[in-house]
Amino acid sequence: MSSFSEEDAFEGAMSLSQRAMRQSAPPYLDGLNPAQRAAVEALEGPVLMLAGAGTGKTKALTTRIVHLLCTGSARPNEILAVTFTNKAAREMKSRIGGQLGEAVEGMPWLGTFHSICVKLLRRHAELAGLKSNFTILDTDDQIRLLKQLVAAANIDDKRWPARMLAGVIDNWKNRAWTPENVPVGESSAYDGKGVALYAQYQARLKELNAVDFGDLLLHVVTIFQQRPDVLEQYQRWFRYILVDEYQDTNVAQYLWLRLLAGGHRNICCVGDDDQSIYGWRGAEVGNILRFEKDFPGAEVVRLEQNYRSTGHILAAASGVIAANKGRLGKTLFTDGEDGEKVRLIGHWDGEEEARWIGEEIEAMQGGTRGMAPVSLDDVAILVRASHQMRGFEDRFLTIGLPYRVIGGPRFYERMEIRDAMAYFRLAVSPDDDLAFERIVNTPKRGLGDKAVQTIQRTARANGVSLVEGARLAVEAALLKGKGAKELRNLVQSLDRWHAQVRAEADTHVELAEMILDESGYTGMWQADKTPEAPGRLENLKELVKALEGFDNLQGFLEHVALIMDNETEEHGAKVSIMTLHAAKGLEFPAVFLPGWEDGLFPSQRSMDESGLKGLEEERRLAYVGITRAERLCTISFAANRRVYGQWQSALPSRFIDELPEDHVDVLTPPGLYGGGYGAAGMAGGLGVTGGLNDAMTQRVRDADGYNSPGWKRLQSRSQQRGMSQPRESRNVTIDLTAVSAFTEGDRVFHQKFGYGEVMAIEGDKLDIEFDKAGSKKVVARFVVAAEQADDVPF
DNA sequence: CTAAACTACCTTTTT
DNA sequence: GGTAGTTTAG
Repeated sequence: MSSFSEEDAFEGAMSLSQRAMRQSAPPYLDGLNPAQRAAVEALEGPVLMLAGAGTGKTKALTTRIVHLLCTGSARPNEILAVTFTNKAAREMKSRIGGQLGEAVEGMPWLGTFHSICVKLLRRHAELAGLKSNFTILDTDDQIRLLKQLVAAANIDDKRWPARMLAGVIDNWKNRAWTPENVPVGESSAYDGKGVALYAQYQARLKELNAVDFGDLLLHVVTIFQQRPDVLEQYQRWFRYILVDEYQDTNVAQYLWLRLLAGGHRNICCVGDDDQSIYGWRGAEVGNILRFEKDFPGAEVVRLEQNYRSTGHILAAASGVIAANKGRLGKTLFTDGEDGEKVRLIGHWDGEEEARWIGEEIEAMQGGTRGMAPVSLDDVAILVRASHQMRGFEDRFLTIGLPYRVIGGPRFYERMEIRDAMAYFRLAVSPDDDLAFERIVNTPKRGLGDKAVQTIQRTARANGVSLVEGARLAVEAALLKGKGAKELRNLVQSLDRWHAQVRAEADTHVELAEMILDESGYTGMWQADKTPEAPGRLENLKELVKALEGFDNLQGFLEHVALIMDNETEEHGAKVSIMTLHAAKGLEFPAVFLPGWEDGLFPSQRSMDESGLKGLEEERRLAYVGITRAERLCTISFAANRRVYGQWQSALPSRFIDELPEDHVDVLTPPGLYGGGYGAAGMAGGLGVTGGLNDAMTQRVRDADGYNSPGWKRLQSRSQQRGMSQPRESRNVTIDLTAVSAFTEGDRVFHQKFGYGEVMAIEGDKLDIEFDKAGSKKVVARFVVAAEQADDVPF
């Protein structure tokens, strides 16, 4: 058994703690408020740090670590500090480094649950029936594997999709249930075959020497439970445990922590029950609510002084969250000013909402309401569901407002990246069957289901990997025609690449480029004329660039499995568009919260599936949204919205009713929904869900911006800014060059809409008839000549 | 085996 | 309305 390796545990330890020891008076405690200080100084025993939004939680957490080091309570390698995301871990590392005045290389156990579990599991792999070089499968591999098992079990995967099984299994793993431990109550899952398939899946993973994300936790917990000697080793080693975002932990993570803290109980959990928004993926708010029971004698520290938002914003958020039951309870306050009230505005439909927000953002750039001009980087639009983003993208594209979408498919989850990675994986380890299956017919080689089945049969009959199976199949001439030739070619190429990896003849970057080239993979995308193709080639280029940061392909593959970040630094200020979930932990001077309509937010599905619990989680989401705003928070809703192509009318969100009136500025023109305080009036006024009738429509039109003081204010501001006219004055220099670049009839390419033809030119805008997307008005600088789109070099 | 036609679905997402 | 996944025709 690979016992505790002293070298790596001690790495960097000495210099760091020595440096820390020298500071006798702790200046790092100076900038803390009393609560933060209490949380930092309570080193021994269990501590629950209830940290409201914007209360300096990370500061307290990192200072606590600094304090541990400086008091000599622990060496850097004896502190276990767990986060959920790599980003949070990085942030903590750099802040600790900043406070100590040097980089922290010596904290090997500061990381995500998953990355720490990988480390532990590699050391004790054999206790889980694995080899220490096991591979980590992502969701995609997982599904493909399950599909095979489902097919083998003769299950109609129409009625019982593999995805569903994956969900069921994930759920069980989140609860730390091995196949043997799944309770009888669950035996009806997946048509009664869930447990059996789960067991098969685990067996298959073992055969493949692979684990999925859930296994990382599950295996380690299982090892700890079955091997007290191993557990004890780590209980002693990790003298202090710190956990970030405790409200997001699932049962497996909770058990893992409780096991590790079992000896000394020096565990400090930081979290905010009001920001628990991941219940749907296994997080148990109960963990944080139960903390004092789990760890009797725990000290509970509340961080309630908010340093982020103005008084009105804070009050509005507090008002909403107050409607939730079973909270641990916190009262946020600020010493800062009240600032602007939270703004509330209703719109006729989603398009108008997007238009209005676009104009507001443009107005803000010049400075309004006593606010200094705001950079686009300071503005965020937070939506409940990602499909809401498109309306904003379309609108911003046409008015030429730069934006960035945060979230969406991660870099390493994109198809082209995963394909390329599969090639690399095969070059490194030719027995990676999942990788082989992925690329055997990508690019198209004339090797379809049948050919793959033949290969699989041959491989299984001979007890070898798929690549070897393919080789045998070729030799035995089991395939004919184009497929046979192509497969022979592929096998030879794989041999060659593998030999080169081992010989280290070329640099790994050159090798990677060569693989992508020789496999025909880049060629495939170069030949592809869909709008996505150039972007995909761009991504491949980026992937190769990312390789440069590693010593070899193996090292790269090793790291990529767990680090799914896509923090590409783009230059230029942009508005951020993201989901409320993605916004947790972030802050922006100005925040827009559109789509506050019942059914959309709170989401109907959430309420149907989880009832009051679901509603409360949605409410916490509202709380998270509002508390992202530093100075200006604007909530909006639309009376009508196109949902699945169908126009639907909706009532304003019930959360709007919960906003405390004193802290809200209603911009909706009176008369729009029967006057009075927007939401309440509207909900009552509309009665049935039938939506706005014609008379109501007329009132909206009549009211359109001429009577209400609030509306007038907006109107006049718009006029000052020239909002109602086309913005021909903006970006003049850029636009002129851009305009001169095109004439009517030009073929052009647009990143989002694809290829098209310029039909007309008005100032900086082009009327383009897109091949696929129809006719659109687009700002010239978002378009390139069609020829340029073709030769994206690799 | 591939391309076109058809149909069922439609939160939130990290590792 | 749009896409992903599947069926059907070439």
